[in-house]
Amino acid sequence: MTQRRFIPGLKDVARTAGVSMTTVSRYLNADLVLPPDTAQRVDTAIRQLGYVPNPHARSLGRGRSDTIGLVIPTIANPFFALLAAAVEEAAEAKGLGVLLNATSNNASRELQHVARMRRNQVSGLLFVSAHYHTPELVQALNDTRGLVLIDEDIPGVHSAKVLYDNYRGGWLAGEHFVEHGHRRIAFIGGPSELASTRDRFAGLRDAAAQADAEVTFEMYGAYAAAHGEDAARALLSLGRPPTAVFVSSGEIMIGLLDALHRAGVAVPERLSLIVFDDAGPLHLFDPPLTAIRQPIAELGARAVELMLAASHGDPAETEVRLPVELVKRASVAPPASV
Amino acid sequence: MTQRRFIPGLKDVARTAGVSMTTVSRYLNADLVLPPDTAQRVDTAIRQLGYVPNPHARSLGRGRSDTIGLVIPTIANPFFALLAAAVEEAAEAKGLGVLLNATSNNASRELQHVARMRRNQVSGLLFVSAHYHTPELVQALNDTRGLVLIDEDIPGVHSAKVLYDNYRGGWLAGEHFVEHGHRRIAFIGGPSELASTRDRFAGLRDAAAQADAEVTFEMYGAYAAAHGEDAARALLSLGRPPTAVFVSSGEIMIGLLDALHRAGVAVPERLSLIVFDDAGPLHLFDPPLTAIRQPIAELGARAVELMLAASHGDPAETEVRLPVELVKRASVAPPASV
DNA sequence: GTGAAAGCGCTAACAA
DNA sequence: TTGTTAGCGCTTTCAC
Repeated sequence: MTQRRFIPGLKDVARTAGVSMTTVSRYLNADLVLPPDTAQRVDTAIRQLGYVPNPHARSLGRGRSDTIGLVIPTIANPFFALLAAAVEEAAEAKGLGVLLNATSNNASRELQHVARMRRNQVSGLLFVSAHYHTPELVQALNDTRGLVLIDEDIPGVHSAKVLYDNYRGGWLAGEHFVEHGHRRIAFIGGPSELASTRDRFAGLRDAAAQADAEVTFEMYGAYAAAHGEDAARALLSLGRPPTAVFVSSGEIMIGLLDALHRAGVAVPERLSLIVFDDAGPLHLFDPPLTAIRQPIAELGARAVELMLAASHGDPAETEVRLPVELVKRASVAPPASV
Repeated sequence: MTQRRFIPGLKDVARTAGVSMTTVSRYLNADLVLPPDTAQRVDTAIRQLGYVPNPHARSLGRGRSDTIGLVIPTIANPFFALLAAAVEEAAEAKGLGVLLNATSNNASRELQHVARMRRNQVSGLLFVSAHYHTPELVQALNDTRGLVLIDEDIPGVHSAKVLYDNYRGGWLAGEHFVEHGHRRIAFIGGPSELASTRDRFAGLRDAAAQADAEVTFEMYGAYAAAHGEDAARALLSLGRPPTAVFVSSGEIMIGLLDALHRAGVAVPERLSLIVFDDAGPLHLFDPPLTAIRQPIAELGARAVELMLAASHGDPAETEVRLPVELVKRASVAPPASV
């Protein structure tokens, strides 16, 4: 019953194969090319014994782990889920594990995770945060090796960054609205202090201005459905409401659309809609939602790539801007009044 | 420039605080209650030095890590994303990290992940797999301490399990269809060899039988949109098609609904629909989808709980069956012919 | 190409 | 209560 399992270690493999630990270790780490017969013996010993390296010992010895940390607000959001999937895949391909950390955009948890990672825990840190950032966080991030900022820039942090072309996203939305004849456009944004929010707004505004249209209503808030519901209420209570709305995220859009449905507002007949972020089955929505699509898989893949470069000593302060595109579906139509 | 950073260790803290390493170590692990002044000195030293424990050394020393492994098919699916979120949250609350592994339901990757975990890597393993299982996998899982099977049972594996009441889910769907007057019902299932698939079917069939209705069409396949599209094609080519369809997962449903839309089939007028799995914003779909809801957050939380119990030596072969419920929306209506 | 031995930073007997 | 010390299993100089 109390059968104490024998766990083979490197030295067991070495003894069985008739070589030293060093040889086995270096062979396993491809530090060394072994004569065919020696290699053979080692391989056999490993198989016979069922040897599996102990990752902790390995990590302790070399001072880093083959794991990367992924810090995101929440995995429950399709955008981040897709991002995590891409990161996981890219990491797996490089033989790296992914340590997942959800922060709920909570500053102290972010700080805590970064601190833990920073030590030795991971060989790289992929960080996404969508709120105002304290100097402490900025400081901690700047002290972190192998850091890559994803999706949202953080002013003052000097690291590799993989971001989207938010301005262009706003512009595409504005252009599309304008082409359909809209003149009064609303912007329902995320937190107003974020660069991404401002960029999306700026793109929208500039595209509108090109065609004598304008953004007549702006509202900012958290990336949450509740914010979308609030926005819907505000929008509907306006004396002269806009005819088109650009929503800055999927979460917000869900709340907004929900409230619009409940209020019996016809989309796109009475209100046209474009959402930034094409995660989730938006094509099955009522109506199918026109969206700004971000290449999420590429975001994750590039991030892992840059992380590897950054942790390999390359102090590249690279900033990558990924392009976005407009996916036309059925939530935009000419305004009723035209 | 080449500033070599001094990294404080436990012994630095000990020296600074004027105590021994043991004292600090045990204090930090709450193994020990220190006199207020001593505790004070230690705390101060830690803060001054900016000491952060090295988790690798810790793990190596104690033979286990404060990390749990989560092995799922893919994080890109909302169901698993929500599950991962729940697990992450529960783990975080217990001070545990989550190591994420996506397998794409690939047997060899599953085996590989389990092997790595098994060694020492994690203190518990949460495992989800939705396909036929090889004896090797079953063997490996049975050799794993702190294992909890989630969502899908694997015959022959003796461990704690947290599953849903799939039969009841099928029954609720069947009952709902029957109440609306449906007599010919279709079942679009996942892989036919899975217990969950069979249970959902059995529930549906039995509920139908109670009311002189029957399941006139069955089709099985992967949990993928493509399977749903195939199913839609098959359904539409039937001479005397069913009037209601119970779909076994969200992924399948997405493909099915997409194909149905393209074919111009009115839902629910011509075909009523219920989907097992209420992840994602199904209430915004066209039409809002009636669904069997599974308590995903509870699934994750219970799994972590059981894992902790299992790894604390408690060889509990507990099996938890979580209840499901019917969420009525607008995708079920009486059949046209009635 | 190969081996001996000194750590990596912490935990946990075992003493004191 | 507190300190001493021997590992945990692997990596990595540095000789041979």
